[in-house]
Amino acid sequence: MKIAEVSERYDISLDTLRYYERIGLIPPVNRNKSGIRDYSEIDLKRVEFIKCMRSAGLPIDVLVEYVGLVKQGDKTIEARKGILKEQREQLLVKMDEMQKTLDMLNYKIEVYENAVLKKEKEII
Amino acid sequence: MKIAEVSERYDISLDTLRYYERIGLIPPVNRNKSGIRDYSEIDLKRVEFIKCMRSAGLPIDVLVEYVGLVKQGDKTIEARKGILKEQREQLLVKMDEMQKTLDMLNYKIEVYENAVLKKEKEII
DNA sequence: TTATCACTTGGAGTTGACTCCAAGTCAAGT
DNA sequence: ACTTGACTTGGAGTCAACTCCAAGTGATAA
Repeated sequence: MKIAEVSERYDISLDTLRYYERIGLIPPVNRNKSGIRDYSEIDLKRVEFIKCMRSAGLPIDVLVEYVGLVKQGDKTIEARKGILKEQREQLLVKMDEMQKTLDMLNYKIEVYENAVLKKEKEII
Repeated sequence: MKIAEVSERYDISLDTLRYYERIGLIPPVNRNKSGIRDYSEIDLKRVEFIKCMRSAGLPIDVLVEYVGLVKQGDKTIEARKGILKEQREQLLVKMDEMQKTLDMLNYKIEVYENAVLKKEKEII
């Protein structure tokens, strides 16, 4: 699969896909004889994984380190697990903060609804 | 309350507190006769609100607009409610993405746990 | 009174993550 | 043969959100 189709399928820009590969966030993709990227099924899985991780805000440098470890084989499984566990902890913290923000937003919106209601009562 | 104590209490740097005020994310804080900021209870509430919103990633320009509307009084209540509702929608989307990422992380970590277990079995 | 220290300002610099650009290559259609 | 269009590269530019810096001020302690 060529880069344009990958870009379309995952809604990631061409530039970003090439950028990810350049910095090692995705291992080098195979090329045809004229040097054009041809994404394999495995490449697509990798793109999907990175998209998922990035969408939650996992930092690029951490993901680059993780991908580097994967390349080194089974002896890095413990290290990889450690990275993912650490990121999971941080994600849980962020989700908790977001829940608090959501609570705050819900509260404020409700206050505004009531303010509007009160005005309507005054008018009628 | 002086800026150092506010910084300490909310874990926001001095520079960031001043930056927030400069760009209008927090209305001007009162000063004593020598020009030093003296945060009131209301100022602290505002700092806390902004910290909460920022911790969930609400963009600064949106918050600046919101704070500007608050300054303009009750006639902007509908507009403010609109902003908060829009941000709430986006927050829900982000939380959903994070949940998916969390599921993925949990799955991967479990796979690694099993890989380690399998190795241990081989050894024993 | 002199040094220290927390504060002030305007402006410049940094960071992370893209995003854009110019110049070049290749395969396919007219 | 020539044009078009999708691809390639290295490198520069952008953006949001800080973060740092230098120079200055005023209150307090030795």
